[in-house]
Amino acid sequence: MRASTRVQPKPPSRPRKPSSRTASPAAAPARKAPRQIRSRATVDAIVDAAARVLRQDGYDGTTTNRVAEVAGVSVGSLYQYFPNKEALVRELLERHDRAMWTVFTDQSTCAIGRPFAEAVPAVIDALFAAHLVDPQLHQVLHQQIPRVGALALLHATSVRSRAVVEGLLQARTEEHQRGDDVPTAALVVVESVEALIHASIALPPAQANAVQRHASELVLGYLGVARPGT
Amino acid sequence: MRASTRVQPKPPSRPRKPSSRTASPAAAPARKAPRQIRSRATVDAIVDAAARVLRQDGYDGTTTNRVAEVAGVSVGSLYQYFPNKEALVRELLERHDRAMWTVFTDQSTCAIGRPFAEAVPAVIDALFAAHLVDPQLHQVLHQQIPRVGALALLHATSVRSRAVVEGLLQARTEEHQRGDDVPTAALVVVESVEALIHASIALPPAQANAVQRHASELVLGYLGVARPGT
DNA sequence: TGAATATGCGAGCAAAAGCTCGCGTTGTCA
DNA sequence: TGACAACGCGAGCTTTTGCTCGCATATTCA
Repeated sequence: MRASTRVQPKPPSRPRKPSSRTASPAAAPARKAPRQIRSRATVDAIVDAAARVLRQDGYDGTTTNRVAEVAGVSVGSLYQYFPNKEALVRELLERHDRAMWTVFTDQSTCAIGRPFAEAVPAVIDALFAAHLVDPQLHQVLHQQIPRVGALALLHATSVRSRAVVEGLLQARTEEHQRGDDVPTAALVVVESVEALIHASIALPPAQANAVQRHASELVLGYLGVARPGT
Repeated sequence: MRASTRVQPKPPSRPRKPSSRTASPAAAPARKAPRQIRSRATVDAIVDAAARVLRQDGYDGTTTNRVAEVAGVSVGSLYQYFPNKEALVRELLERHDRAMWTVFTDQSTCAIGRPFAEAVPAVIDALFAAHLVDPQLHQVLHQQIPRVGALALLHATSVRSRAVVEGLLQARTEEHQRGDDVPTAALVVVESVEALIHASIALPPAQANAVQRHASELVLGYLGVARPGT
């Protein structure tokens, strides 16, 4: 299993990084898809390794060479399936987003029919739960969205959960006091709750729980809904 | 004003970037301070240029060479006053933080003696106003805190304003309903308000204003304080 | 006015990181 | 079982970028 050595002296030149100044919205040139089982395993190994390295070393500390090394494959193999680093991260982003969304919908849908004062905390708790899917990776990914040009993606979780909240508020206008401006209300709710979630990730579990409880009360107070215990 | 040319062939070696994996908490080796007026102007030009470039091109798009170019000086001059890129950004961070803090205290202190239902919105509005000092730069800086090792700095605005809020809540426990856990309450308030501020930066002015109004109501509802107009 | 000091210059080095390419290896299919 | 394709390899090229260093120019001061 040895490979050859030399490379011809001077292949013209290459564009390399778009340099973020000219952030290309065009993005992924795509690469070939795995056909045999062997290669599918390789791709998985690469993606898993990317997640590990990203979690541990952050975006900048993550190099394609390192990812390949951790995955136990060579860089060449990596570039056979991902046109560039960005595409690799984007793939990870999509997987992560799917996982979070699954958790969120699983936990929130069943609660939406219940009384408002219960439904709201349930949705909020679902959002918290969704963020418990690999919080470290989420952190890194969340910080790096603008650089991956995938604004529209991790945003996807926010955008979609905002849509859910907006739908909920719109459907039951008589049960709260924000009927005059539902879109803004949804934005306020999701945005502030997500902030609390991100803050609580770095907190000791005890206080994180406190913050989660307060998140519900924050929103209920804002919506003018009488709290269950009051 | 020409300069020389060659450099000796091989000065041993240099460590270069700490690579973010080994993020050094030690940080800035410091450099010499400007003594003549001429050099003070140079330093200002450099910092101003850094702000401009950072605003326009983001952290990654910002290179020391480009900053020097925009400042109208040479890289050599830049490195005479800043040991590295990080130190330059840190300086900018400190300036920005000072400016924001000034605005915040100016607007909030005068309102703290007023009735609670007025004081709270005043403090929140002050926080909004503070973020109007160069929002674009704030955005970039805010995203890059972890990489500049200056967590403790831009965080400073958050930490200090949280202290203000905590003081306010602690001093007037009878006027709100979060006396049982003031630290968490302060965290919840500052964190969610800041999230709304950051969200509103990207919004059209009309909706940004709506969000700002809602921010006050969010907090007042959470604290269980009767709103002025209700 | 001349030495000493401060300031400024900018070509270019060295390290890091993304990525390619020619070839060896494994799997598939007739 | 042989041929063809999919897969895997990894040395090393190329670009980028932070940063240095020897020297020129400006300022200060006795």
